[in-house]
Amino acid sequence: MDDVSNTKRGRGRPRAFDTQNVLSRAQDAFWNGGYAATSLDNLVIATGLNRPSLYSAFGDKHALYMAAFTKALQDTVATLSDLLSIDEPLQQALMRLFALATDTYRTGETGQRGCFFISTAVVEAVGDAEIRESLRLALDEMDRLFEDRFLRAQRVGELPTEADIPIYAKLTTAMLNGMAVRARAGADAQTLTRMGRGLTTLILDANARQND
Amino acid sequence: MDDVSNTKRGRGRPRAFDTQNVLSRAQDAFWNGGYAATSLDNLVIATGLNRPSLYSAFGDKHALYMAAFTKALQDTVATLSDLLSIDEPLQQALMRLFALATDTYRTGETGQRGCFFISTAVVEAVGDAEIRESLRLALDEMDRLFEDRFLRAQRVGELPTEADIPIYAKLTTAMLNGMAVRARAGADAQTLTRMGRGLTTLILDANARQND
DNA sequence: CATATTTTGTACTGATCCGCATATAATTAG
DNA sequence: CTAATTATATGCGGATCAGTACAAAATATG
Repeated sequence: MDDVSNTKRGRGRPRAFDTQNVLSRAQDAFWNGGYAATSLDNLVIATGLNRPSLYSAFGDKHALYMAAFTKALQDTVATLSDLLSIDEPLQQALMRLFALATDTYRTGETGQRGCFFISTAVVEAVGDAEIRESLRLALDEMDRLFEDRFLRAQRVGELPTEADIPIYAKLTTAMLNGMAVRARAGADAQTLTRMGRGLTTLILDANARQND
Repeated sequence: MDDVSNTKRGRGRPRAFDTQNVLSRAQDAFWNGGYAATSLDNLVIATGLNRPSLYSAFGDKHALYMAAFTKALQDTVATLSDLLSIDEPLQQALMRLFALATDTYRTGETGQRGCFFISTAVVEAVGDAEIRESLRLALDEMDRLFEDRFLRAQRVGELPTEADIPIYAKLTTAMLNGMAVRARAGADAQTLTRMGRGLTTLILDANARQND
């Protein structure tokens, strides 16, 4: 929007950084260490900006985190939307989803860092109403994406009409959360993959009974 | 073990506190705010002990947390063992389990605090190898308890011989983790209960096909 | 070229952090 | 009753925390 690469240049000295890039770096920093344990010195090093630049561009530490959170949610929704829009059987879609999650959750410079929301927002959610609401919103957003996908599968006949789609969506989100927790605890790729396949198989098998 | 109520009194001034009780208070403090954001001043207030007493009894902040973690795991294993040892159908056992989780995760003075391990250990797991290993151990321990229960169900004929018990156990643990995340985000009891019932139904329905 | 405006860089502030030094209190051993 | 031992209480100290003041740098305007 208002980064250096964009045309609309103001009056004074031009910014020497790209806003989205800085937010990505800040996101990485929070993702590794969590919100509370990530100091402004850490953020200064991670982003390459100095403190006053960070403050003038984003506000205080909390505001910077919220900006990183918002970007993380946007990126997640975009990625999942693309992934779920592929025209393929439900089973393949779910397997693809969980495979991507496995890769994402196991990535990280300092170690397997899991999911940004689980690794940073969950702890703060009790003492910070804004983070709590944002976390709730992010989870609901994921539910919604999965609901849409399951509804599509239902329309195609891959799921029966009596299938409880809203619950399936929440189970899918919960499984991702569980996989993120496991990844952060050091689980290997095979374990995560098997978990995803486990839920996938369960959903498909449970609905494969009545084929009249 | 070595608390004031116990007989074996040493030489000097007797302790004015109960070790297990202090650990419970410390556990509550960490549970609410997480490890990093819970200061020693918080812990002093929460436990009622002053700093030197805390340090001489448990060591530094990290050691105190690890002691609280260990106690939390012991308590969890004890509770789950009791709950899963009840002689009842698998469906009832799972529903009882998830009902207990719903209640536990929604309890808390300052708000719905979820699961101790998810709320405190997950964030620290990347930067702290000891916490990471303990978290892995705790998750594995829960898996083991659920595996035992599913194996018992299999022996009784509630699950077929080809059922993938180890995965069912991990899915159960993951669902508890997902519920804990949701609870911390402010989810109501109905949502959590439905999630638990969702997985329970899925496991039972997926295995109810081949009744020859 | 001079001035206004915005960003950057350095350094600082008061608060809070964790851990400990020191002194007092309470108990046992002799 | 005296000495040894352990726990409690107060308060300190260096490090780190989040946030900001102030000056230098870089651009646009006139």
